[in-house]
Amino acid sequence: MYNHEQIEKKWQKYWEENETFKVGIDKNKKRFYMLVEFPYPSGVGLHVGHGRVYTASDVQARFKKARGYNVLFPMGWDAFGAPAEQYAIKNHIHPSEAVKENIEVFKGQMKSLGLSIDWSREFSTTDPEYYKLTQKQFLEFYKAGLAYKAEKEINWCPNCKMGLSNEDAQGGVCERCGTETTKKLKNQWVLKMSKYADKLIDGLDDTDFLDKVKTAQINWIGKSIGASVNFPIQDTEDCLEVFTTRCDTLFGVTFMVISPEHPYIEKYKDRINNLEEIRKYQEQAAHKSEIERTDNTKEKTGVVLQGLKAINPVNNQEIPIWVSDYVLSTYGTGAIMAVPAHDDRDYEFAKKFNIPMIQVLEEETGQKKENETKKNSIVAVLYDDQSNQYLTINWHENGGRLLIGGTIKEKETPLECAIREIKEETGYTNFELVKEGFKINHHYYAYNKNQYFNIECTTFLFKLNSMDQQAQQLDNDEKFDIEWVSKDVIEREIKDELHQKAFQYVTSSNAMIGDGIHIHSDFINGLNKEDAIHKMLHFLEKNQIGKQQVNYRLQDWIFSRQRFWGEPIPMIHCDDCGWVPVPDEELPVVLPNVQAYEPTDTGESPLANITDWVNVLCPKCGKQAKRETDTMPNWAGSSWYWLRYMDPHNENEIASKEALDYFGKVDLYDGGMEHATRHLLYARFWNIFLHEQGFVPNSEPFLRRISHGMILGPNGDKMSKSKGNVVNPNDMIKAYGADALRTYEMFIGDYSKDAAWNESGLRGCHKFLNRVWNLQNKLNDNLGYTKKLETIIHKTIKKVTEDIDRLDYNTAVSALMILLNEYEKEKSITKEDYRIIIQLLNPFAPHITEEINEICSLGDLLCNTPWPVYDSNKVIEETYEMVVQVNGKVRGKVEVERDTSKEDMEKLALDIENVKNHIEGKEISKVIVVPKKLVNIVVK
RNA sequence: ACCAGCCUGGCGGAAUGGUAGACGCGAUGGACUCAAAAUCCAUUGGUAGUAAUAUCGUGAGGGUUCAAGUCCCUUGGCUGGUACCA
Repeated sequence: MYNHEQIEKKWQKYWEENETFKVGIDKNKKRFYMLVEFPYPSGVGLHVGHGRVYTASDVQARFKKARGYNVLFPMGWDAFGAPAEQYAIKNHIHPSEAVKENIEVFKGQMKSLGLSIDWSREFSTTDPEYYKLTQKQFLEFYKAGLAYKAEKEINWCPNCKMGLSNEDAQGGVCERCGTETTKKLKNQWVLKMSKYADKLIDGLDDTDFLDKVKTAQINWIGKSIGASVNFPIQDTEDCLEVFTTRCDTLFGVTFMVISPEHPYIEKYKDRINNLEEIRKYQEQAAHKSEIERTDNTKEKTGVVLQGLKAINPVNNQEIPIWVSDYVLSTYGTGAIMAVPAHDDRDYEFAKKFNIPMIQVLEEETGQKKENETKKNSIVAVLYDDQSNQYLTINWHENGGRLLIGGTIKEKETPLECAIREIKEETGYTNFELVKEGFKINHHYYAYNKNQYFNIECTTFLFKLNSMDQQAQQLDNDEKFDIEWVSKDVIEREIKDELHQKAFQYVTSSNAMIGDGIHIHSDFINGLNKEDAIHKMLHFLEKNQIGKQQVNYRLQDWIFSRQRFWGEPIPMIHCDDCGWVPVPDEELPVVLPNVQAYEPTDTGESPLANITDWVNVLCPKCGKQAKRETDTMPNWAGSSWYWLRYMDPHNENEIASKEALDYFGKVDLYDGGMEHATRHLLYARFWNIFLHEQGFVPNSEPFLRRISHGMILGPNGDKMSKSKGNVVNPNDMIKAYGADALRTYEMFIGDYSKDAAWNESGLRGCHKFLNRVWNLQNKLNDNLGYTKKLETIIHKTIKKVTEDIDRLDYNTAVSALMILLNEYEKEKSITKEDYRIIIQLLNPFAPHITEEINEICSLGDLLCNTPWPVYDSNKVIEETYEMVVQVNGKVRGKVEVERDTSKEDMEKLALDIENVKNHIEGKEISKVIVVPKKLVNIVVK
């Protein structure tokens, strides 16, 4: 058994003393930038989940180094944030003290994992030298007109006197103290990120992010192309402006909805007759989070605005205005036109409040033909709630199973027709109407009349009250059975498109959101959705009612936080000059060293209480002025840190031009899926801006983005302190060594997926390394590879190389285990054999492999040795196992030469005893031969 | 509710449309030992059979194909993210 403690210390010391992983600009070498999201150094320390991520990055870094790249693999600390501030409030120490301690713990843990990090590039976002540059970059945003002050709502806890994130205010309750939160308007700094929405979408083309990451970003930005339409408010000069992606449904608008925060409520409060009711509703909405308001499982709420009406500009219809919290003030104009027939949310709202619907789009079924005869018809569904069955008509071979259908006669309403048809065809007499579904536009051909028809079909659902039945009144040619069947049978057996669709409409409670042709829509009647949108847009613009508009979900970035432990925003407010940037030479604006960090009653940052810090002279006019006391969000420091690693000790700029040009962009960026939208978008936005200002050479900062899975506790739950299932890497390293821990964390499963911790698995990897160690006893003096092992060695080199490239770490380790198994079957192995396995294993288990290499004098230090290459001629086996199938089932296997011909393969296959048994007495209809693989004999 | 992803033995997980379960853990039996640990050897998806072999089997139901864990449709469950986005 090897002594891991001693070996690991030895090699970690060696790497540190020899600066093995220190990297500089070397223009003769290709560079590779491996970045992993830097951690927030909490008091808890690393857990094995971090270990997985850092190990994987380290494997990649060591591998790329061996392949000849100049590898930049840095680490730093994202150390601003609330936990350190809370700690400071409690203990009356400066947060930087807590941060310093935590960093030491984290760094110690990382070092004991044996990571090949260039520690000379380490920094923390809380270093004044670093945040000086963060402040400088903020001022660049300000100078470019991209930073502005605006009134924005925050979640506010009246007890903690603190602004809260949505996350901390979940369920309208402060996470810290349980007090009900309110909303508070604050004047805040905002970055104009929305201006970059299109650039953030287009820039994705220059990246190699995982598809799901790209999708997440595109959905977050939420670009939609539509129209803004103005609905005049009756007896006022004002219009209610709405954004819609479906201006083709304007003729189906039956009401308007505005958000509870809409300014018109204030503006027209004197004309609103039920203001008290509205106020009450606003109050309720204020306590709900956007997530609650946007939860579609909850019932819709709302109040109609009495005293104000809107006018539909396309037909001058007067329509009511409702107030409801399903409309958000933060998206679009905070007001919508509601088309209940063609929008699910409006549909649900209209149903709850009994607001009428107008269907303006009919789905088309069947094939459209020339010379169609027009007809009106019905399809009716009769439901029996006693048996939970529906009535069908079974025509057997003359048309299969259908619902009740028929043509509307002259002077008959569709409803009258439906009732008549049910009575005539089925004889049932006692039933009542439940609902009328959407109309369908159907095309079909009637064989008996040799004619094409186009029908407008109205759909109905009736409920049976009793089984009373008269004799049916049928024509002579009507031969069918009436049958009660379940929903299941209907969905399976009714093949007719019209009847299928009709059944769907009357039994589901959704709006009709698909495409079709327009009805009841004046000048767009008969057009499909796309054409109707075009024509409507044209109409809106011509009549100055509205215009085409692009809308984004992406909002501007609120950049203010009312906290102490963040980068001070370097602005000074002067009563005469307004907002004035802190002059360059006075940066950084450093956080003062004080005794108390409690927040203020007014919701301002604790900095506001430190008067000798706040009061300054205006840089412009020299009069008394005040510093901005808000600080930057946590996301600020992480929005450019990868640039700093390129030249971390540069005092004046982000990094030197030389370093920026050489290291360029991050090649591989590893982080969690939870950062796929916010952090990654902020970082890209920041970088695109810096590029436009000429500070950095690339517009996109990251080439490839991958996401890793979590390590779950042994019980499959997320690891957390409160669940008591956190596994500390220190304990594992002590018991089994860093190499075993690293190997296990790579072997545990697919790197992109979550995996549950299992210490037995770790023991297995420890055993594996020990067996590799014990190969020392098998060395012989022969040269070269052992002949018998040659193929498997080359195959393993290929497999491990490709797997690391693909991030398939688990199968790479497994390939090495297989190689070891083969070695162990041999009586003895050569030094070359031994050297190759430890070389391939080195990125995973760097300490023990280096030690074996030294003890057995196998060659140069592994950390300085190029990655092995395989000989593609030696990867292929001489023979292979040919599989023989009969009708796709394996019936035999036979070992054959590599280059056996198709004919011979077939012959050999037919010669197998078991295969003969399975084809005996049957006719061979086909033989499929896949060279170097299998033969499949198809028999009848 | 929406978006994304996932679902394979007792467990973690392998499988360019071509032998399902590589590799590891665990379990069972055996060797070594006074004994245990460690180590080594053998077996290990279910069912039937001494065996050869047969049969079932990748959440469920359909489909495409000579051949489906893999592709298509429908559906259930789990996880993550979120925004009723008009």
